[in-house]
Amino acid sequence: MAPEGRFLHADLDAFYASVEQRDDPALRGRPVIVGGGVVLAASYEAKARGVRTAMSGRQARGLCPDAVVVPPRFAAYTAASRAVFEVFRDTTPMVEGLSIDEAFLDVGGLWRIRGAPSTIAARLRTDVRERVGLPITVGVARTKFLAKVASGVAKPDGLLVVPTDGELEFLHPLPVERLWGVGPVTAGKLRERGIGTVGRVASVGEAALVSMLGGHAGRHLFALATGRDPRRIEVGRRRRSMGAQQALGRRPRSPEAVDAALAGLVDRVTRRMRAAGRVGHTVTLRLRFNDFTRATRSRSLPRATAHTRTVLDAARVLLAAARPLIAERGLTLVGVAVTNLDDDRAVQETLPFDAWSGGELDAALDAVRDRFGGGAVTRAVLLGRELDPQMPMLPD
DNA sequence: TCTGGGGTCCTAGGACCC
DNA sequence: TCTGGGGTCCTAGGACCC
Repeated sequence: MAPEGRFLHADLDAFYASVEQRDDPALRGRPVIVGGGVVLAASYEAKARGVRTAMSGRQARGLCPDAVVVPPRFAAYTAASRAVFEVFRDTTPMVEGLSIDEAFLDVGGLWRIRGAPSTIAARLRTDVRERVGLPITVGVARTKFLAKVASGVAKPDGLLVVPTDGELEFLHPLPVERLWGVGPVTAGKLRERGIGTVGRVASVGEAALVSMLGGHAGRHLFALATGRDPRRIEVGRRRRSMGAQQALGRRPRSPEAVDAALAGLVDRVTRRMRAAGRVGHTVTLRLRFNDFTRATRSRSLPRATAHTRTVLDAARVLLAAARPLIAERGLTLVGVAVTNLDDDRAVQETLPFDAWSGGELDAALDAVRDRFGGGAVTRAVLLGRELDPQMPMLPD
């Protein structure tokens, strides 16, 4: 038997469209498009006709006039995702979610209890099918990256094991676009120089890639193309930002209408933050214009917050500063995101109110730094001085 | 391919501090 | 007064992913 790696990449097929087909038998076997103006998801019957995610609805209907177009039901997708992740965690606690419909699992420690990774993967597929009613593809390999590539190749409704003694034979014939992190821009740069396959990426060498793509991207790509990927599973990753955005269409909008949209977005984001018990430190305004150029403007607040008014005020200042740009190019999308997220109350819990009067300030600040990083130390000191002006500034 | 909404990570210059 | 190295944070932009 071929030697196997420990990582599974599990990826639901055409997720939103599959949920629709599951819930309405009349849609099974037919081309299904989720979304109206733009395709959010397409069933494999629709994909076979050339329909792709993010395509305009008009174009999709042109390619596939008999498709059934259904509006998205996000609550149903969230529920289905939860159910699938429950199956993942019943398989192993070592689960790293990547998005609503995919995750890495490390099953390397389960040989004695559950058997080989390929056995576990096959079992996982039937479990998801039986318990949630959805098709899922699983890739099995020695590294996260190879497992992800494997599931991409095996789609839909497939299982593919990359044996550890056949990794480069599997990887090298694939087109460069299969490499995680290679999008249209990078693929264009590589193809310009006659590099069309992963094997060519590997043979051209690290130095050439670095000079083409920059230090980090070049080294990263070379490592992946030669089968090196030391990353482990990260359980319990937390979100780093929360945002909302809204396309406005090409029709010019009055400043009042833009402001109303902004207020609605800020309200949505800060509600979600409060529900999740998170506070954020930096407010980012995202803009997109008629010519599809983009701009972002951001400012950091003295204190992390999830307060609607505070975030809205910051966003308004940013919007006002961007007015000349908007007048010049025409606004087609506005968005707001809050980043640098911390746990609500976390800083206060870690830094007791009387820590500095007891002569334990250094230890308390070290604890804050360990848990939340250097930026949180600054915020903790600012917060502390607000509560007690006697608190010393940062010790050396 | 005339384009939605939600995210992640990296780069790079300047400010500021020791 | 001039000089240096090292580090962090802030801001803006870009590429990419689902």
